[in-house]
Amino acid sequence: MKLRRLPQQERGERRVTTLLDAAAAVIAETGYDAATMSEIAARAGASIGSLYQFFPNKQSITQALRAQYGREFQELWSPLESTAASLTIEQLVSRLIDDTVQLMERHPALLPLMDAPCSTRNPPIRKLLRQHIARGLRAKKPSLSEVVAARLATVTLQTMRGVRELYREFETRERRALIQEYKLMLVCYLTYQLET
Amino acid sequence: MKLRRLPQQERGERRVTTLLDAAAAVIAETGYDAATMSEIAARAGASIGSLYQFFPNKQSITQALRAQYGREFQELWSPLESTAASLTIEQLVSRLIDDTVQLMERHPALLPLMDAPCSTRNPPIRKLLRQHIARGLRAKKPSLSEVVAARLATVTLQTMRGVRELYREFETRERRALIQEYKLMLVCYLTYQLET
DNA sequence: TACATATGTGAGCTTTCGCTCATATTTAAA
DNA sequence: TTTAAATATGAGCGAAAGCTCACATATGTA
Repeated sequence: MKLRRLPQQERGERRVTTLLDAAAAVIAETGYDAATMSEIAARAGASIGSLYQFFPNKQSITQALRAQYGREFQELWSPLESTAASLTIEQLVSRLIDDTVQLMERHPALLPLMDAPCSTRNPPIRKLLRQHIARGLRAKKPSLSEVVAARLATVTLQTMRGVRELYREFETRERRALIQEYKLMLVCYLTYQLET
Repeated sequence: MKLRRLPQQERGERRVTTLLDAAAAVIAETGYDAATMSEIAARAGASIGSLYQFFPNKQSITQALRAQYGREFQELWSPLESTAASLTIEQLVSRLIDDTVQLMERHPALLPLMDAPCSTRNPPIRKLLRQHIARGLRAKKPSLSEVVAARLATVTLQTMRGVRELYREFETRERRALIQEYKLMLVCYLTYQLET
């Protein structure tokens, strides 16, 4: 999380979570670039000085948010590696997409944060997710080479990014229909790739 | 294109194209937000004043570039509506993806420009492309309802956006392999949707 | 050559942003 | 109660961005 100073009192911890919530809200509304530090502080009911007390710069905020979201994905998907073998492809795809949709609705900042700048030390969430998916796929079909599994995972993940973009452009109703189409596409593709 | 003043001499037209080329280069390298007007002018060997002589603001540059790229897509795909019926699904998919790849390589600014802000008067290229794809699909299978065709086109287009993202992350070799996977996925999906 | 118009120039205005710092207040331990 | 550390504050600094404007030069026409 890389805070400038670790909160040492309960008050400090409350501030940090309040600030992160505010940051997520502002980023969700305006995007990363347009989100300003002053607006984040104001939204949290704090002063700019207070914000910089804990976060040394703007990037450190996105790092913290990304780390949090990454952990939540990991919690959802780490069981998948052991259970994927017993799932049908439909179930696997449904699970992947539904979980993504769920996290995106819980964290509207996730979408803009995927495009925000990332230091090389703090790799994007994407890489983590790709690993999980690749392992899930190999659990389902162990004869897949690592290279091929990584490729399938990349395509699968990028397709799920496509789902994300729907949130920019479509309302709930049409979005549901489109999500169904995405599931179908992935099922078609993975069935072809895993069952031959 | 909405220029502040239309170029009236050959000199002016040269300036405009030079400026647009420079803008595309800078945007390709740094992204839209980080691309500055001064850098664009400098890259074109012009002064800032000269830049503002023709382009009233930063957005007008992206509008001009987007319009240009939109026209090129249109040129490539407008014949598709009449010929799609006689193509196999493999051929259609190959055509769509290869054309996209080709334009992306010719115009490296296309990728960052897709995410750049767009006024409501100047709709993103995406909408144009979606229409073309939807018409192509209906040409291939006239029994498709407009709504369903639009949905398939959306999913197809978003998949092609996925291809675009590969350029951020992968080198030529792996990219080629991944593009093949994308084609396969679209073929699987469209075969399922168009032939049943 | 003379004149109007098109194009070119860059110092600098205005605004906004990320961020610092001197200082004030709250908290917890001694 | 005293005291040191933790937390809070916001005026303001420096940098960089978009953009203007008064003026200089180039070009076409008569």
